[in-house]
Amino acid sequence: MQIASPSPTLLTRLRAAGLRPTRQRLALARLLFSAGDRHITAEQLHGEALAASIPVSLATVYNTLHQFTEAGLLREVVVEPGRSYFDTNTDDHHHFFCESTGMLQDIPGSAVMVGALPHAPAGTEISRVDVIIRVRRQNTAAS
Amino acid sequence: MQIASPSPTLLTRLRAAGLRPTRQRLALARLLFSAGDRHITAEQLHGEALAASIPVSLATVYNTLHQFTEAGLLREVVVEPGRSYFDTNTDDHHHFFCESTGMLQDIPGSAVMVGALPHAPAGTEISRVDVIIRVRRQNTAAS
DNA sequence: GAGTAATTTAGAACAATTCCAAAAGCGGGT
DNA sequence: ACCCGCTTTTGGAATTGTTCTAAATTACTC
Repeated sequence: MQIASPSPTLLTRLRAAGLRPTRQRLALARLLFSAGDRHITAEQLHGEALAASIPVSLATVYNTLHQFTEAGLLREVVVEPGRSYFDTNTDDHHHFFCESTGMLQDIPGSAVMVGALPHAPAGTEISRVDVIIRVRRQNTAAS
Repeated sequence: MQIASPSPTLLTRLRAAGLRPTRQRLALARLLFSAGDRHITAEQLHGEALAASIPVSLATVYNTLHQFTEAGLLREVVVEPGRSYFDTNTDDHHHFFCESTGMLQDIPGSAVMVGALPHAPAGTEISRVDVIIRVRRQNTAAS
Protein backbone atom coordinates (compact mmCIF):
# COMPACT_ATOMS: atom_id res chain seq x y z
CA MET A 1 0.00 0.00 0.00
CA GLN A 2 1.71 3.19 1.13
CA ILE A 3 5.28 2.16 0.61
CA ALA A 4 5.78 5.39 -1.27
CA SER A 5 9.30 5.81 -2.53
CA PRO A 6 11.39 6.80 0.43
CA SER A 7 14.95 7.84 0.16
CA PRO A 8 16.18 5.18 -2.20
CA THR A 9 19.19 5.27 0.06
CA LEU A 10 17.58 2.92 2.53
CA LEU A 11 16.88 0.34 -0.08
CA THR A 12 20.38 0.73 -1.37
CA ARG A 13 21.92 0.44 2.05
CA LEU A 14 20.06 -2.76 2.75
CA ARG A 15 21.07 -4.26 -0.56
CA ALA A 16 24.65 -3.24 0.00
CA ALA A 17 24.54 -5.00 3.33
CA GLY A 18 23.32 -8.16 1.68
CA LEU A 19 19.91 -7.90 3.29
CA ARG A 20 16.78 -8.31 1.27
CA PRO A 21 14.82 -5.11 1.40
CA THR A 22 11.67 -6.59 2.83
CA ARG A 23 8.73 -4.51 3.88
CA GLN A 24 9.59 -4.87 7.55
CA ARG A 25 13.26 -4.11 7.21
CA LEU A 26 12.56 -1.05 5.12
CA ALA A 27 10.01 0.23 7.55
CA LEU A 28 12.27 -0.32 10.54
CA ALA A 29 15.19 1.22 8.70
CA ARG A 30 13.10 4.28 8.00
CA LEU A 31 12.16 4.60 11.66
CA LEU A 32 15.76 4.17 12.67
CA PHE A 33 17.60 6.26 10.16
CA SER A 34 15.38 9.06 9.06
CA ALA A 35 15.50 11.04 12.25
CA GLY A 36 19.12 11.71 12.98
CA ASP A 37 21.06 9.82 15.60
CA ARG A 38 19.02 7.66 17.87
CA HIS A 39 19.51 5.34 20.81
CA ILE A 40 16.74 2.87 20.99
CA THR A 41 15.89 -0.49 22.50
CA ALA A 42 14.18 -3.34 20.72
CA GLU A 43 10.98 -2.88 22.67
CA GLN A 44 10.93 0.84 21.98
CA LEU A 45 11.37 0.31 18.28
CA HIS A 46 8.67 -2.30 18.29
CA GLY A 47 6.40 0.15 20.01
CA GLU A 48 7.15 2.84 17.46
CA ALA A 49 6.50 0.47 14.61
CA LEU A 50 3.13 -0.56 15.97
CA ALA A 51 2.27 3.06 16.64
CA ALA A 52 3.09 3.80 13.02
CA SER A 53 0.79 1.01 11.91
CA ILE A 54 3.63 -1.19 10.82
CA PRO A 55 2.53 -4.51 12.23
CA VAL A 56 5.88 -6.13 12.75
CA SER A 57 6.55 -8.81 15.31
CA LEU A 58 8.93 -8.34 18.19
CA ALA A 59 10.98 -11.27 16.96
CA THR A 60 11.50 -9.52 13.66
CA VAL A 61 12.56 -6.36 15.41
CA TYR A 62 15.20 -8.32 17.26
CA ASN A 63 16.31 -10.12 14.12
CA THR A 64 16.51 -6.90 12.20
CA LEU A 65 18.42 -5.02 14.85
CA HIS A 66 20.98 -7.76 15.04
CA GLN A 67 21.30 -8.05 11.30
CA PHE A 68 21.73 -4.31 11.00
CA THR A 69 24.33 -4.41 13.72
CA GLU A 70 26.27 -7.17 12.03
CA ALA A 71 26.07 -5.28 8.80
CA GLY A 72 27.55 -2.25 10.48
CA LEU A 73 24.46 -0.12 10.14
CA LEU A 74 23.95 -0.02 13.87
CA ARG A 75 26.06 -0.27 16.95
CA GLU A 76 24.97 -2.02 20.09
CA VAL A 77 25.62 -0.29 23.38
CA VAL A 78 25.30 -2.12 26.66
CA VAL A 79 24.89 0.04 29.70
CA GLU A 80 22.65 -1.85 32.02
CA PRO A 81 22.26 -5.51 32.65
CA GLY A 82 19.19 -6.63 30.82
CA ARG A 83 18.80 -3.81 28.37
CA SER A 84 20.50 -3.18 25.08
CA TYR A 85 20.52 0.06 23.19
CA PHE A 86 21.11 0.32 19.50
CA ASP A 87 22.85 3.40 18.25
CA THR A 88 22.28 4.62 14.73
CA ASN A 89 25.56 6.47 14.84
CA THR A 90 28.23 3.99 13.84
CA ASP A 91 31.09 6.42 13.76
CA ASP A 92 33.84 6.09 16.28
CA HIS A 93 32.42 7.85 19.29
CA HIS A 94 31.49 7.39 22.90
CA HIS A 95 28.60 7.92 25.30
CA PHE A 96 27.21 9.62 28.29
CA PHE A 97 24.84 7.45 30.22
CA CYS A 98 22.65 9.07 32.82
CA GLU A 99 22.06 6.64 35.63
CA SER A 100 19.16 8.66 36.92
CA THR A 101 17.16 8.80 33.73
CA GLY A 102 18.52 5.86 31.76
CA MET A 103 19.21 8.29 28.93
CA LEU A 104 22.03 7.64 26.55
CA GLN A 105 23.76 10.46 24.70
CA ASP A 106 26.52 10.64 22.14
CA ILE A 107 29.69 12.38 23.06
CA PRO A 108 30.59 14.74 20.28
CA GLY A 109 33.28 12.88 18.38
CA SER A 110 35.99 15.42 18.81
CA ALA A 111 35.51 16.04 22.51
CA VAL A 112 36.98 12.68 23.26
CA MET A 113 40.32 11.45 24.34
CA VAL A 114 41.74 7.94 24.51
CA GLY A 115 45.46 8.16 24.44
CA ALA A 116 47.78 5.21 24.47
CA LEU A 117 45.92 1.93 24.36
CA PRO A 118 47.49 -0.91 26.26
CA HIS A 119 48.12 -3.81 23.96
CA ALA A 120 45.55 -6.55 23.93
CA PRO A 121 46.13 -9.83 25.75
CA ALA A 122 48.18 -12.34 23.81
CA GLY A 123 46.35 -13.93 20.93
CA THR A 124 43.67 -11.30 20.74
CA GLU A 125 43.11 -8.19 18.75
CA ILE A 126 41.13 -5.12 19.63
CA SER A 127 37.72 -5.04 18.05
CA ARG A 128 36.41 -1.87 19.60
CA VAL A 129 36.84 0.51 22.46
CA ASP A 130 33.75 1.54 24.37
CA VAL A 131 33.89 4.52 26.64
CA ILE A 132 30.86 5.16 28.76
CA ILE A 133 30.83 8.16 30.99
CA ARG A 134 28.26 7.53 33.64
CA VAL A 135 26.66 10.63 35.00
CA ARG A 136 23.91 11.20 37.48
CA ARG A 137 21.59 14.05 38.09
CA GLN A 138 23.32 16.65 40.12
CA ASN A 139 22.49 17.41 43.69
CA THR A 140 20.73 20.62 42.80
CA ALA A 141 19.92 21.25 46.43
CA ALA A 142 22.42 23.84 47.65
CA SER A 143 21.04 24.31 51.13
CA MET B 1 30.28 -24.09 63.98
CA GLN B 2 33.27 -23.57 61.74
CA ILE B 3 33.22 -19.83 61.45
CA ALA B 4 36.81 -19.85 62.63
CA SER B 5 38.26 -16.40 62.91
CA PRO B 6 38.97 -15.21 59.41
CA SER B 7 40.79 -12.04 58.67
CA PRO B 8 38.97 -9.74 61.04
CA THR B 9 39.25 -7.34 58.15
CA LEU B 10 36.19 -8.75 56.48
CA LEU B 11 34.09 -8.30 59.54
CA THR B 12 35.45 -4.83 59.92
CA ARG B 13 34.84 -3.93 56.33
CA LEU B 14 31.25 -5.05 56.54
CA ARG B 15 30.68 -3.10 59.73
CA ALA B 16 32.30 -0.06 58.22
CA ALA B 17 29.94 -0.34 55.29
CA GLY B 18 26.98 -0.40 57.62
CA LEU B 19 26.19 -4.00 56.80
CA ARG B 20 25.51 -6.52 59.50
CA PRO B 21 28.14 -9.18 59.34
CA THR B 22 25.80 -12.09 58.91
CA ARG B 23 26.98 -15.59 58.25
CA GLN B 24 26.11 -15.37 54.57
CA ARG B 25 27.66 -12.01 53.97
CA LEU B 26 30.85 -13.02 55.70
CA ALA B 27 31.07 -16.22 53.74
CA LEU B 28 30.42 -14.50 50.44
CA ALA B 29 32.88 -11.76 51.31
CA ARG B 30 35.51 -14.35 52.00
CA LEU B 31 34.91 -16.02 48.65
CA LEU B 32 35.05 -12.68 46.94
CA PHE B 33 37.92 -10.96 48.62
CA SER B 34 40.37 -13.56 49.77
CA ALA B 35 41.65 -14.54 46.37
CA GLY B 36 42.92 -11.41 44.73
CA ASP B 37 41.00 -9.59 42.05
CA ARG B 38 38.05 -11.41 40.63
CA HIS B 39 35.34 -10.92 38.06
CA ILE B 40 32.35 -12.99 38.88
CA THR B 41 28.66 -13.28 38.12
CA ALA B 42 25.94 -13.88 40.64
CA GLU B 43 25.34 -17.39 39.41
CA GLN B 44 29.02 -18.21 39.54
CA LEU B 45 29.34 -16.96 43.08
CA HIS B 46 26.28 -18.90 44.06
CA GLY B 47 27.83 -22.00 42.58
CA GLU B 48 31.06 -21.45 44.46
CA ALA B 49 29.22 -20.95 47.70
CA LEU B 50 27.28 -24.16 47.32
CA ALA B 51 30.44 -26.00 46.34
CA ALA B 52 32.01 -24.70 49.52
CA SER B 53 29.08 -25.99 51.55
CA ILE B 54 27.77 -22.56 52.25
CA PRO B 55 24.09 -23.05 51.63
CA VAL B 56 23.11 -19.57 50.58
CA SER B 57 20.17 -18.77 48.37
CA LEU B 58 20.55 -17.18 44.99
CA ALA B 59 18.39 -14.28 46.11
CA THR B 60 20.80 -13.58 48.91
CA VAL B 61 23.73 -13.67 46.56
CA TYR B 62 22.03 -11.03 44.46
CA ASN B 63 21.15 -8.96 47.49
CA THR B 64 24.64 -9.18 48.83
CA LEU B 65 26.33 -8.32 45.58
CA HIS B 66 24.19 -5.26 45.21
CA GLN B 67 24.72 -4.18 48.78
CA PHE B 68 28.46 -4.62 48.44
CA THR B 69 28.37 -2.64 45.25
CA GLU B 70 26.45 0.19 46.84
CA ALA B 71 28.87 0.15 49.72
CA GLY B 72 31.75 0.50 47.32
CA LEU B 73 33.23 -2.91 48.05
CA LEU B 74 32.50 -4.10 44.54
CA ARG B 75 32.10 -2.60 41.16
CA GLU B 76 29.58 -3.78 38.62
CA VAL B 77 30.71 -4.19 35.05
CA VAL B 78 28.21 -4.64 32.27
CA VAL B 79 29.60 -6.09 29.09
CA GLU B 80 26.84 -8.14 27.62
CA PRO B 81 23.15 -7.69 27.68
CA GLY B 82 21.77 -10.01 30.29
CA ARG B 83 24.90 -10.68 32.27
CA SER B 84 26.54 -8.65 35.01
CA TYR B 85 30.03 -9.11 36.32
CA PHE B 86 31.13 -7.92 39.71
CA ASP B 87 34.69 -6.79 40.06
CA THR B 88 36.44 -6.98 43.40
CA ASN B 89 38.87 -4.33 42.28
CA THR B 90 37.26 -1.00 43.03
CA ASP B 91 40.23 1.13 42.12
CA ASP B 92 39.99 3.38 39.15
CA HIS B 93 40.76 1.05 36.28
CA HIS B 94 39.38 -0.37 33.08
CA HIS B 95 38.77 -3.65 31.31
CA PHE B 96 39.51 -5.89 28.45
CA PHE B 97 36.54 -7.97 27.44
CA CYS B 98 37.11 -10.90 25.14
CA GLU B 99 34.09 -11.36 22.94
CA SER B 100 35.18 -14.85 22.00
CA THR B 101 35.55 -16.24 25.48
CA GLY B 102 33.44 -13.90 27.56
CA MET B 103 36.45 -13.34 29.76
CA LEU B 104 36.91 -10.05 31.57
CA GLN B 105 40.34 -8.77 32.54
CA ASP B 106 41.59 -5.74 34.39
CA ILE B 107 43.71 -3.28 32.55
CA PRO B 108 46.72 -2.47 34.67
CA GLY B 109 45.86 0.86 36.18
CA SER B 110 48.78 2.75 34.81
CA ALA B 111 48.58 1.46 31.26
CA VAL B 112 45.50 3.54 30.74
CA MET B 113 44.79 6.82 29.12
CA VAL B 114 41.76 9.06 29.27
CA GLY B 115 42.72 12.56 28.52
CA ALA B 116 40.39 15.50 28.57
CA LEU B 117 36.91 14.51 29.61
CA PRO B 118 34.10 16.37 27.94
CA HIS B 119 31.95 18.04 30.51
CA ALA B 120 28.80 16.28 31.51
CA PRO B 121 25.40 17.36 30.19
CA ALA B 122 23.84 20.24 32.07
CA GLY B 123 22.56 19.35 35.51
CA THR B 124 24.56 16.18 35.81
CA GLU B 125 27.84 15.19 37.29
CA ILE B 126 30.16 12.41 36.33
CA SER B 127 29.86 9.38 38.53
CA ARG B 128 32.28 7.12 36.75
CA VAL B 129 34.05 6.48 33.51
CA ASP B 130 33.96 2.98 32.13
CA VAL B 131 36.36 2.01 29.42
CA ILE B 132 35.90 -1.41 27.92
CA ILE B 133 38.30 -2.55 25.29
CA ARG B 134 36.62 -5.32 23.39
CA VAL B 135 38.99 -7.82 21.94
CA ARG B 136 38.46 -11.01 20.03
CA ARG B 137 40.57 -14.03 19.49
CA GLN B 138 43.01 -13.36 16.74
CA ASN B 139 42.84 -14.97 13.36
CA THR B 140 45.72 -17.28 14.10
CA ALA B 141 45.49 -18.78 10.66
CA ALA B 142 48.25 -17.19 8.62
CA SER B 143 47.79 -19.17 5.41
C1' DG C 1 3.31 -16.94 -12.93
C1' DA C 2 5.82 -20.94 -10.50
C1' DG C 3 9.49 -22.53 -7.64
C1' DT C 4 12.73 -21.94 -4.01
C1' DA C 5 15.04 -20.12 -0.43
C1' DA C 6 15.00 -16.29 2.75
C1' DT C 7 12.06 -13.94 5.98
C1' DT C 8 8.37 -13.24 9.19
C1' DT C 9 5.31 -14.68 12.75
C1' DA C 10 3.07 -16.00 17.20
C1' DG C 11 3.86 -18.15 20.90
C1' DA C 12 6.53 -21.10 23.70
C1' DA C 13 10.92 -21.43 25.87
C1' DC C 14 14.80 -19.41 28.26
C1' DA C 15 17.98 -16.98 31.27
C1' DA C 16 18.98 -13.59 34.49
C1' DT C 17 17.10 -11.05 37.89
C1' DT C 18 13.63 -9.31 41.14
C1' DC C 19 9.78 -9.78 44.14
C1' DC C 20 7.18 -11.83 47.93
C1' DA C 21 5.56 -13.29 52.40
C1' DA C 22 7.15 -16.25 55.80
C1' DA C 23 11.00 -18.06 58.66
C1' DA C 24 15.35 -17.30 60.73
C1' DG C 25 19.07 -14.62 62.72
C1' DC C 26 21.36 -10.61 64.85
C1' DG C 27 22.26 -7.56 68.63
C1' DG C 28 20.68 -4.64 72.47
C1' DG C 29 18.78 -4.58 76.91
C1' DT C 30 17.76 -7.17 80.87
C1' DA D 1 21.49 -16.50 78.95
C1' DC D 2 16.76 -14.99 77.27
C1' DC D 3 13.49 -11.72 74.75
C1' DC D 4 12.25 -8.65 71.42
C1' DG D 5 12.25 -5.82 67.47
C1' DC D 6 14.17 -5.24 63.31
C1' DT D 7 17.15 -6.85 59.63
C1' DT D 8 18.25 -10.59 56.74
C1' DT D 9 17.50 -14.80 54.43
C1' DT D 10 14.78 -18.04 51.92
C1' DG D 11 12.29 -20.69 48.27
C1' DG D 12 9.47 -20.13 44.93
C1' DA D 13 6.77 -17.56 42.02
C1' DA D 14 6.80 -13.55 39.00
C1' DT D 15 8.94 -10.39 35.71
C1' DT D 16 11.81 -8.86 32.11
C1' DG D 17 14.37 -8.99 28.09
C1' DT D 18 15.66 -12.03 24.58
C1' DT D 19 15.91 -16.27 21.73
C1' DC D 20 13.95 -20.30 19.60
C1' DT D 21 10.75 -23.00 16.67
C1' DA D 22 7.88 -24.69 13.23
C1' DA D 23 4.63 -23.02 10.05
C1' DA D 24 3.04 -19.41 6.96
C1' DT D 25 4.42 -15.69 3.99
C1' DT D 26 7.25 -13.07 0.85
C1' DA D 27 11.06 -11.75 -2.37
C1' DC D 28 13.54 -12.76 -6.21
C1' DT D 29 14.89 -15.81 -10.41
C1' DC D 30 13.54 -18.01 -14.44
